[in-house]
Amino acid sequence: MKNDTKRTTIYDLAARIGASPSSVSSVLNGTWEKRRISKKLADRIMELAQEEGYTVNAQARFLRRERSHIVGMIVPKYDNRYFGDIAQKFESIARSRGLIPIVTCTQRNQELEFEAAKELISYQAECLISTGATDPDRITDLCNISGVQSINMDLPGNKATSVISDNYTGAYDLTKLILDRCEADLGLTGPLRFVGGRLKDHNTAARLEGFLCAQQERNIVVPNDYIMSEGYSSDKAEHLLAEFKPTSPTGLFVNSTISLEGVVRWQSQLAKETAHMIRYGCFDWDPFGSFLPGNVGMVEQDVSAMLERIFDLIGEKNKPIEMIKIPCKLRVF
Amino acid sequence: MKNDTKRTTIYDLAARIGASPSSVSSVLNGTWEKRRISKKLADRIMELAQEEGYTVNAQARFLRRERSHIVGMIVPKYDNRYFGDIAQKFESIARSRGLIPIVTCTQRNQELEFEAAKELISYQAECLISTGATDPDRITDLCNISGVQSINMDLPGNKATSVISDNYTGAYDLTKLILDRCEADLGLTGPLRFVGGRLKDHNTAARLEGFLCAQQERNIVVPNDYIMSEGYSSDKAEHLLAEFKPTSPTGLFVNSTISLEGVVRWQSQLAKETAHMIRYGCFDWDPFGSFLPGNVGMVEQDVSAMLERIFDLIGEKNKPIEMIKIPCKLRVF
DNA sequence: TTCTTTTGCACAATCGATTGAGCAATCCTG
DNA sequence: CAGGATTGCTCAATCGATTGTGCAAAAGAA
Repeated sequence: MKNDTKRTTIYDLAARIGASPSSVSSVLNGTWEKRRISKKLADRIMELAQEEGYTVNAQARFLRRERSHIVGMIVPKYDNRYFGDIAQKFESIARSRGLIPIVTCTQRNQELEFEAAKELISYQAECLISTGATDPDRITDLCNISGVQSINMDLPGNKATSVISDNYTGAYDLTKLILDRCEADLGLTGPLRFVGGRLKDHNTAARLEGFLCAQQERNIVVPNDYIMSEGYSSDKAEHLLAEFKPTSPTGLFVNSTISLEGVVRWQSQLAKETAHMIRYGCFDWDPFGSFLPGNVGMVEQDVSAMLERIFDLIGEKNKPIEMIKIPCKLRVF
Repeated sequence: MKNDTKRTTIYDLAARIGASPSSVSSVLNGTWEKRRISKKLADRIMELAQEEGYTVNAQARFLRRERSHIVGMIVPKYDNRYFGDIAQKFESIARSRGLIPIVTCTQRNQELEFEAAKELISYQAECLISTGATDPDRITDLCNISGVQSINMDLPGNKATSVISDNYTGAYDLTKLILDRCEADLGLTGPLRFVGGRLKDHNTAARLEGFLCAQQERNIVVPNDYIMSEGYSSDKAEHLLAEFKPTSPTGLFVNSTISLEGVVRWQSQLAKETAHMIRYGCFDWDPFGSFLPGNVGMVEQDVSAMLERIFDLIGEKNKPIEMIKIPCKLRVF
């Protein structure tokens, strides 16, 4: 209907109404009463804006305004329940608090992660949440130099406050559950195998510790080759397991739903009798998890609680760097 | 390190170097050779910018530039594999084409959907992809009035080109698969039940058509109460099924992974003998789907192919409105 | 009526980057 | 060495909205 090339501006509206751009602006952004614009003029402007399909130019608005109210988040992926939930709830909570969320995923690519962080800073984000970042401290450095608040989620960093799951306790509880079920169902008293993740990464290390501790308490010694952590990908887990041919009851601690995909693929290749002798639990929850044969329980990370803590931190500058651990929920099948 | 309150601008850099803001600008945006800035000055500026952690103010840049290169997308949710994949691949393809993706999820909330579209337009997005939108035409109207290109994905609209799955054929193929497997495994020749979705929505209607057609070809008559479509939620599916107590072999066509969650919950409540007499297939793919007992196959929508088509359309204005159907892949378990 | 308030609006600077135009200084050519 | 070409940079307008300031006109007070 309008000129296709240019969008309607407050100047266009002002000219058509015979008012000044400042009046139009204040009417459209809701400050007209404070600026003592008459209701009559305000109504005329609103009506015309509606007619013309006016939308504010966010670039111009944010340029002029002191605050952007933008909160940025980077996540590695959207394609599993955990990160999907994080992104979705982040947007929802941000909006409910009057903030503008911008989320971008970085494909577990370190360079992209950094570029995405730069991009969010260039949007004038007031706070940047790095979720599952491979190098959170580098991003924090970038934020600091620009005066942008930085918070880590899921994977902790050293240079900014981090809100993460209590991986140790979650893993400890899950391990005990798997042990109990292995004993009840299969007469197996351990040790369990640990599948997936990276030992260098904080979460895997903490989970491994809980895993080992729960077994130590029962005087179970875990051989070194029972720790099969060479990455998160499902293929990696599948191939590592492929070399291990189970002949007796087996218990597995699976470190993520991604690795779990590899585990169930491996399991489905086994002979039926063998497959029946397998019990496992998984750190991370998926709605179909409870229907997978052999799965005795999953650890659900409390995404809502983590995000609430994070949003309470937003705007709180000059606080000491902390590592905040949020308890997980054990889902028993 | 810098003044915490204000970010470094090209004016700051210019003052420190003793050059003009325009020189600094052209060096930082890569047009310095065209503008005949000496390499010496360019190097000094680059170095200082690095030191100061300069990041361009995207608001100022986009305000001045004629094009934003932003492509916006709205999706209902991130919490299932299909939409997660869409968002993730959308971002990836956009970046590979030199565009800036901004995705936001609208929680299947019609008002939020509209507000989010407005927001993306206000960011000066050049194109807006509405995925699974409840009211795509309303968004297209909004886009048209602002001269923004509009494309629908997944769910079609009437006022803009839509790229969707070939739901009919996908459902037809899946139905035949379920029928074959019901006959082979259970001696059941049909009819099948249709679970989940909304009859008013285009995709459900097309899938139902394929579902019915495949059975008609085998002279199977589907009673009306076999069509259990009263929404996508898993609870809905579970409750609808709860009223039906299977006593003989049963075959189900499940209309989405969301509904599938309800189906498996229902199935798991049944007596073992009864549960074993159930076979189903699902429209939409999930990595754990093939391990669910009774699941004979899933339809995977070809997200990459859909997005490639969409990106080929971006920038192509004045094309006639089309409905482009992309074949699905049948995954047989 | 006159003076003070209040009402209703407009002016103009500003945010930070981009970009067409222009101007010295230097280089080249014959 | 004059005249033109090239090099290397600066100036200033501009994008669209926001906001402190100011000024008539209308309303109220005395």
